[in-house]
Amino acid sequence: MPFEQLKLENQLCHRLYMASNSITRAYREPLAKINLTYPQYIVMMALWEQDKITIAKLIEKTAIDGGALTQILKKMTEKKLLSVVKDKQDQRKRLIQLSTSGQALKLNAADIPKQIHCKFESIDSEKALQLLASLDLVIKDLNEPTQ
Amino acid sequence: MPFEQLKLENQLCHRLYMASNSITRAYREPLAKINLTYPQYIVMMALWEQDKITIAKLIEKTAIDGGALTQILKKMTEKKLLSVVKDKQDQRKRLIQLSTSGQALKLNAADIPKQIHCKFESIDSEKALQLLASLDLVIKDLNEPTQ
DNA sequence: TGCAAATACTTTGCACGCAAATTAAAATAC
DNA sequence: GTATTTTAATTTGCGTGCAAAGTATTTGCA
Repeated sequence: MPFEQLKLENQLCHRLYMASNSITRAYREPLAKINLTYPQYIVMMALWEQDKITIAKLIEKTAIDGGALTQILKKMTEKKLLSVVKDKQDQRKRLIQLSTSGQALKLNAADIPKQIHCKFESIDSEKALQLLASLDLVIKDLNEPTQ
Repeated sequence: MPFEQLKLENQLCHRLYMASNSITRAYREPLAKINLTYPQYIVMMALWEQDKITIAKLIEKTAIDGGALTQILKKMTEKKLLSVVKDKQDQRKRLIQLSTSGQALKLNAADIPKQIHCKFESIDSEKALQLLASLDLVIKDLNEPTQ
C-alpha cells in the first residue's frame, strides 16, 4: 500500500480545506445583512476588541495576508467603516481607526456568533475546546520555519 | 459580557480559517516542484483514485466549487495532465480522463504526504484521527440545509 | 553626516471560491 | 410530439490569498 496516503479521505488537509470553505459559506448570508465579507468581519472583530492599531498589529491578530489586507481596508474605507491614517511618530506605520458607524455596527453583529453556533449541532463545548486546541497545534506546527 | 463571543481568540471559525490557509501555504513549495497548486493536487488525488469520472462526481469527491473547477480543469488540460471529453451516453456530462503523464505524476507526488506529515510534530495519530472526526462533524453540521 | 540595511506597507499578477446568470442537453409533462 | 422542467456544466464578476517586486521611512553604523 505505497499510495495509501494519497487517498483523499485519509487527508486531514483536505478536511481542513472543506471545513474552512463551509465556514465562509455559512457566514455569507448573515454577514450580507450587514454588508461584510468574512475577512472584513474578522477585521471588524479585531478592531472592536482594540481600536487605533497599526496594520502590522492587525495582521498579527487576524492572520490576514498583508497584501490582501491593504485591499480589504481600502474597501472598508469606501464603506465608511474606518479610516487609515499615518502614524505621526513613525510615518511608515498606518493606524486604523473605526468610524462611529464602524463602532455602531458591533450591535448589529452581536447575534451573528449565535446564528453560526446553533448550526453546530454535533459539537458540544467540550469537543469545541478540544478542536480549538488541536487547530492551534496544527497552526503552530505549520508556521514553524522549515526544519 | 454581552460581546464575549465576538472575540477573535474564542472563535473556532477563525482558527479553521487560519489552519486552512497554513495548509495551503505549506503545500505550496512541494507542489511547485511538480507544477501543481493545492486545488489542482486535490483533483489529481481524486483522479488517481478513480479515473474517467464525470465533473459532478469530481465535485462530490473534491468539494471544489463547480465554477472554479471548470477553470482548474482548463488549466490542467493546457498542462496536458488530463482531457475533458463528452459522455456519449449523455451529452450534458463530461468525463475527465488522465493522460499518461497525468498518471505518471503519481510517482513524483508519492512522497508529498510524508513531507507535510513530518511537519505535524505536535499531532500524534490518535489526535489526528480525533481531529479528522471532529472536522467531519463540523462539515456535516454546516452543510445541513438551514433549519 | 551620509548611506546601506531594515521596516512598514502597497502594488501586481495569478489562482481560486462563490453566487448568479447562461447555455445546452435530457427527462418529464401534457 | 412539442413545451416545460430538470440536470450538467460554463461564464461572469467580485473578493480574497499569496509570492514577488516596488516605494517610502527609519534605523544603524562607519
